[in-house]
Amino acid sequence: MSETNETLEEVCRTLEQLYDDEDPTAGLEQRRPNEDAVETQATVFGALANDHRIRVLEALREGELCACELQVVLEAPQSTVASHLRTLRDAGLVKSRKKGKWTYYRIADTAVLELLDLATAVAVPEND
Amino acid sequence: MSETNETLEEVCRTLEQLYDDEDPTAGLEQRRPNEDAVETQATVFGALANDHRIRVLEALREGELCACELQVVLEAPQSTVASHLRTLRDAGLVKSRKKGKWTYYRIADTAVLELLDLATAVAVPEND
DNA sequence: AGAACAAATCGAACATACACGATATGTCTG
DNA sequence: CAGACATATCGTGTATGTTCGATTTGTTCT
Repeated sequence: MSETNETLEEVCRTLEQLYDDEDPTAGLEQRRPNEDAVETQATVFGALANDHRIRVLEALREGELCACELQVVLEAPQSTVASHLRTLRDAGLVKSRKKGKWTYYRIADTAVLELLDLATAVAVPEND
Repeated sequence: MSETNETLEEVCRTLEQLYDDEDPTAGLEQRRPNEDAVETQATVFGALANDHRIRVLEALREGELCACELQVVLEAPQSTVASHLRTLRDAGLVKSRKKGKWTYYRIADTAVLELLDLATAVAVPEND
């Protein structure tokens, strides 16, 4: 039940021996992704990688809220909330709409909600 | 075409006036998400929020690779690659398999690939 | 056993991210 | 227009993340 893995090991070794003085990247350079895509992904995931910002997005699931309401949801100072909202907006995760004194925020794309749902589905191992 | 938004504004104002000495959280506490879910999401997104780690995952799309191959893909020192792989494994994004001298890494769950795809779909606004 | 290699861990320098008070900008209301 | 309020921005102390040389651990081969 383990013989199927032998071939892979051989491939790994073979590659190293074949390209001794040549470019050692072998066939691996084809595994390198598009630069712009990586940048977008890193921006998006970076914006999602924060407790407060996740809470904001979850709160916006059921519809838009103004900044002052999000302040209540987060139980955090105004300036803290404002800076998180800016991060989310810069990453394209939320859109804002100004209405008089208030600024209303809403989820920019359903993809954002799908991202949130998928992340909860991942099984994070507990490290003792 | 803009009158539907008036009601929301009124609600916001009404809530503040109603609960003057009471708990000001109004109906907003229902918008607060589950604590454990947020922690999982933050862990997952935190692990995804890095160029090198995204490249690793993209490289693993087509099948498992050993650490030394990933080192070639990333064009980074061994210790750097190793620490990123540890981060990915701790977050549950990849699984590892030891075979003799080598450690092979693979995507832990198809949800990880879906996360990567969804992130590229988000339209990040360019800030001038 | 000892040389050669893969990989994990450690540690310290360096870089980013975050929190949040203070302050500035913009808007409604009397 | 003054005063109250909603937000955005700025500045700075602090926390967290990243890099990577050096070292350690583990495995294979001779």
